[in-house]
This record gives sequence, structure tokens and C-alpha cells, in this order.
Amino acid sequence: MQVTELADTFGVKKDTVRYYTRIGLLRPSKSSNNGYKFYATPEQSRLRFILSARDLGFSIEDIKQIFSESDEGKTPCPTVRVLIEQRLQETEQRFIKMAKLRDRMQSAIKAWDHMPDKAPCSNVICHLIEDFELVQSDTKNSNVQT
Amino acid sequence: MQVTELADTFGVKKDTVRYYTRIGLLRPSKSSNNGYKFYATPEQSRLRFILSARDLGFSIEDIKQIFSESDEGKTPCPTVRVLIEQRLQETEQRFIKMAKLRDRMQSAIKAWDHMPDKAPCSNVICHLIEDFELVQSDTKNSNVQT
DNA sequence: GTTGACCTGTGAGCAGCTCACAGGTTTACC
DNA sequence: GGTAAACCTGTGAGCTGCTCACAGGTCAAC
Repeated sequence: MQVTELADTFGVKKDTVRYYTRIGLLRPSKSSNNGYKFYATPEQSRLRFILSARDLGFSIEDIKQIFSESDEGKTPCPTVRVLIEQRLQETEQRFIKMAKLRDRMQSAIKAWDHMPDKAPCSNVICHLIEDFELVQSDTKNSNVQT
Repeated sequence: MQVTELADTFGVKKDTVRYYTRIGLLRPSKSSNNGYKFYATPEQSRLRFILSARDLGFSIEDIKQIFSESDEGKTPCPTVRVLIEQRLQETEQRFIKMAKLRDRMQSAIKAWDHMPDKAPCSNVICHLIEDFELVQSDTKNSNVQT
């Protein structure tokens, strides 16, 4: 199998396969006649594994580490358990951050609904954005006070 | 004000200010004696604006566009209203994707709790990760069937 | 032999910073 | 005046995880 067939088999882009190859996650042999890279069965397993791990939030670096352990014949399972906990924590933090961002955006849109457009003046570029900050902190303060 | 003072004033890193300068969001003058960049009041307003916009999910490119309109004296408000809707949609999509990822990770951890570590064999690198896929699709199927 | 389709590897680019680093400037002290 | 240390500067490169662009090699059909 060369790159195109492998990519099509797993429903990924050729460039993705090439990328994984370039960074050493896949290690195809070289076809002797034309020098094209040749992906045999083990490389196909590895790609399948990469895609599964990716779907579980493991980073490329994580996958490298898992491979290096399994290549030595060691069980990568303990590492996998530790890594996923870390990745989950990161994901949760980003998730919370994104939820907050979404809320901010939604309340900005709502607040702007009844505000007019204004031309920029000396220090104010867009009053919608700049006034929203104030609204936000007012809200915060009044929440604190009540 | 030069870069360090400006950065400290707004609680950002020097490198961030330098980055914004490099890409043209800030346009400091050059100090005549030592050639260092000098950030006057308008640049301080711009930085404040950048940070507010960033907190509302606008991209650097969005901010550039907003600046270019306000620099021409036009009101950027209509653009801002359109842009934030787009960014909100993107944020929501990423949010949903991340929620799903989080759920997958959590259920993997749960499922792995009762599974042993195993050494890698010919086609299997880490059975935790590789078997989880199957569990997932089984669950999906049984949900469909019920 | 030649046209054209397809395949290849590699360099560069994306966002939004962040880091590394060589070298200029300033300050404290003698 | 000199000098060493501390601090400041701008710029190039690196980060993730791809994705795109592109010059050139290969191959099947005619």
C-alpha cells in the first residue's frame, strides 16, 4: 500500500498520512523500484491506532510515547491511564473557558441589540465592544453587592 | 511608554505587545534617541481595545478589519455585529465537539477501570484504546436497537 | 515516444502567541 | 572616565496538527 490507498482506506487525507510519516509515527519501508513509501500491515495497525488515540484526545507526543513503549515490548497501559487523566483535565479546563466565552458572546449580542451604531471618536474605536466591558464589570459588582 | 511599561500596565506579556506590533495592530512611533518603540495614548487605547475584543472571541484578523474601518472614520459597529455572530457559531460548534470529546474520555476512563494492563502483541498496541472503539460502537448499536 | 493523469516528497503556511538570543542602553559604583 | 551588571530592544524561530503548493518522477494508454 502506498500513501493514497492507505489514506483512502482509513478515510484520512494523504497529507495527514504524510505528516504522521514525517514526524516518525509511521515508518513505511521504501519500495525498491521507485522509492515510494510502502505501508505494510503493521503500519496500517499503527495508523488505526493513531486515529483511535486521537479521537480520545491524546496528543501526537502522547502517541509517540505510547509507541515507544509498545515498541520495546512493554505494556503502554499504565502510561495511557495517566496521560488520559491529564488530557481530560486540560479538556475540561478548556471546556469551561469556552463555555464562559460563549456566555460572554451571547450576552454581548443581547446587550448590543438595543444599542446604536456609533462613529469612532478619539479614544473609542467601537463603543459596543468597549462599553460591554463596563456592563460586564457593573454586573459583576452588583452581583457581589447583593 | 515603551514596551515593558505598556505590557505591565495592561497585564500582558511584552512578547504579546511585540507580536501585536509586529503584525501591525499597534503602530508605535520610534524614539528619536535610541530607536526604541514608543507607545503614546492612542496606542494604549488600541491595546485596551484589542484585549477587550479578544475576550469576546474576535480573531486577530477581525480586529484588523475593525481597526481599518475605524481608521477611515467609518463606524465599525455593523461589521462587529456580523463578525461576532460568526465567531459565536464557531465557538458553539467547538464547544459541542469538546463536550463530546470530554464524554468519550470520561467513559473511556470508566471502562478502563475494570480492565487489566496487557502487553502489546502483533497487531494490538494498547488494547485499552483499541477495544474502547468497539465498546463505543457496540453501545451505539444497542442504543439504536432499543 | 509522447501525452496526460496521477503519484511522490518536501518546504512553507495557518493562529496566536512564546521563547531564545545577540546586541544596544542605562545605571551603579569606583 | 571607565566598566560591569542589569535591563532593554527587535527579530528569527518554534509550538500543534495539520493543510496546501509545487516541482518533478512514474505509469498506462495510445
